[in-house]
Amino acid sequence: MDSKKIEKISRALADPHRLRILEKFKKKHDPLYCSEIHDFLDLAQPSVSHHLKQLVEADLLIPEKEGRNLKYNLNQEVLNDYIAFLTTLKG
Amino acid sequence: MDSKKIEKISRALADPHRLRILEKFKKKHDPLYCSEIHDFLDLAQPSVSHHLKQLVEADLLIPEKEGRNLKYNLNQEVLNDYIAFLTTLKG
DNA sequence: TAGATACATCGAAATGTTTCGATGTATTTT
DNA sequence: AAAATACATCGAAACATTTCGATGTATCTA
Repeated sequence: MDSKKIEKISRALADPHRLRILEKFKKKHDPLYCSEIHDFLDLAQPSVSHHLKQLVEADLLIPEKEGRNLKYNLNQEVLNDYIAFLTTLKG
Repeated sequence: MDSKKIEKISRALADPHRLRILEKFKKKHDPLYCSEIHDFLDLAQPSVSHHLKQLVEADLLIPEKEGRNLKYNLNQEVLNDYIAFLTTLKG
């Protein structure tokens, strides 16, 4: 995982709303729907869309279209790679 | 480790210069001096000072005064806590 | 096919970050 | 004590991010 990618993931994690989204996956192991995320975040719909875009572009979430709905899964692999990078920092 | 702290650490990691600083610790297990960091970063001195401040405020670096010099150590403990948080995200 | 629903994009305001020259403060050297 | 060295802070310019109303696009329903 290169430096630009680490930077992008870090930036994606540097926001309270986006952290709340990711933490939902801790409790709920299944995919989350865009509308569910809109429900628990106190933000307008375009803002939710913006945050989800950051997470998808950082590859932390994997989007899947389902009719007119959008479903997200946590990308465990990228999270593992990110953790692996941080582990190497320790020397 | 609370959400605000995770956010602050993430933000500290979301910059190429700051990542370069941290990666230096990978190669060099000893502390790094402020002047050394200034030497390998292509930035003016106030900018270096700014970046080091972000890293110290995120508790990723521990500063230690040594006469008129400033020495930094990597805070492995905070890094471990951050990694632990990310690990819990995976469920 | 007309209307409704789900999400994306645009554009602009507000806010935050990065950068550096100028200057300040503490410490060491001469 | 004066000059030099190391780092911090200030202030302002440039740039990026966040936010949301308005509007666009795709899909479903009636």
